[in-house]
Amino acid sequence: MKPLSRSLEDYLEAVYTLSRRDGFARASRVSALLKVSKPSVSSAVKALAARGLLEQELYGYIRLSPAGLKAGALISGRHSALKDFFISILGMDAPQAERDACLAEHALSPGAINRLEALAAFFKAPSRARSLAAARAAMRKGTHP
Amino acid sequence: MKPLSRSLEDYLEAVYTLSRRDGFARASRVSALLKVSKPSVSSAVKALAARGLLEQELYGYIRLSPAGLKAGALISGRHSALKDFFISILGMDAPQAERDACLAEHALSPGAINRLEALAAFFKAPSRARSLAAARAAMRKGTHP
DNA sequence: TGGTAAAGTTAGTCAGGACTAACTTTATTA
DNA sequence: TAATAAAGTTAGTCCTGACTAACTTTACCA
Repeated sequence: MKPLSRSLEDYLEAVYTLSRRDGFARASRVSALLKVSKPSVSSAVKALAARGLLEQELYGYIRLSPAGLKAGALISGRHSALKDFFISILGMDAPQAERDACLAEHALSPGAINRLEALAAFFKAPSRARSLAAARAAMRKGTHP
Repeated sequence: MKPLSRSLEDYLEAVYTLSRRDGFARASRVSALLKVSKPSVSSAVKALAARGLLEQELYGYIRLSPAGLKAGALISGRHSALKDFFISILGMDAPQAERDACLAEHALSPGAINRLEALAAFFKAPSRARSLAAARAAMRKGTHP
C-alpha cells in the first residue's frame, strides 16, 4: 500500500479523533477541525476510502475500517507522544507543542519518536525529577550549566 | 517576504552547503546532492533568485546573496542541531539521524529546536555523563528504569 | 407537508513541485 | 579547430492538494 501523504495523514487523524469521541465522523466536523473547505474533505475522504481506510455513506457518516482504525491510532499516538515530550521535557506551552506535534508527526521516523517517548518516560520517573528540573531550567536559559 | 517552502529550503540548503565547500554551487552538483533532475534545480534556482536569495549566471555559477547566505546558514544550523541531538542524545545512527534531520528541520519551530539544542548541551556537560548514559540505555530498551 | 437551512458533492481552477524530451550553451579533447 | 560530451534551459506533462461556485441531498420546522 502506497504510504499516506502528510495531508491524508492529517485527515485520517481527524477522522480518528472525531470517531473516538462520537463513534463516527462527519465531513463538516473534519472541515471545521482542520480548517479546510468541505470539498477538500470530500476528496480526501475519497482517497482514504480508495485505500480501504474508511467507508463513506453517500451524504452520510464517515466510519473507519479496521485498517483505518489501526492507522489512525498509530498517527494519533505519535502526535500525543510528541506533544507530551514537547510539554513535559522541553517545557513548551501547550498551543506551541500542539503546533509542533502536528508538523513533526509526519516528519520523524518511528524510531526517533520511540526514543523521544522513552526519554520522556525516563525523566518522568520520580527519581529523575531533579534532573528534569535542572534540564528544563537550562533550556529556559537556552544554555547549559 | 513569503516564507520558503520545504522544497525551496532544501535547495537553498544544498546551495549553501556546496558554496561553503567550493565558494559557489553548480546546478549539476545540487541535482546530484538532492537526487532530483536538473530541470527541477533550474526552476528552484529561478524561484530563489526571484526572492533575492541567490544570483544565477546564465549557464554558469550559482552564488548566494548576503540574504541567501544568512538564510542558508540558519537552515543549515537547524539541520546540524537536530542531527546532533538525534545522535548524541537519542543515540540514533548517523544515516538515520541525517534522514530525520532533513525532514524535521522543516517542521519544528525555532523554539523547539533551540530547546533541543539546549537539552543536548546540558547532557553533554561532563558532570551529566552518567545521566546521559543512563538515559540512552533506557532508550535502547524503549523503557524506563 | 412544503420550504429553507445545513451538509455534502461535483466541476473547474490554480499553484507547487516533480518528471521527461528536446534543445542550447559551454567545455574538452583529438 | 571541429566534434563530442557535459551542463543548463525550455517546454510540456502529471500529480497533489488546496480553493470557489454551483448543484444535490438531507434535516428541520412552521
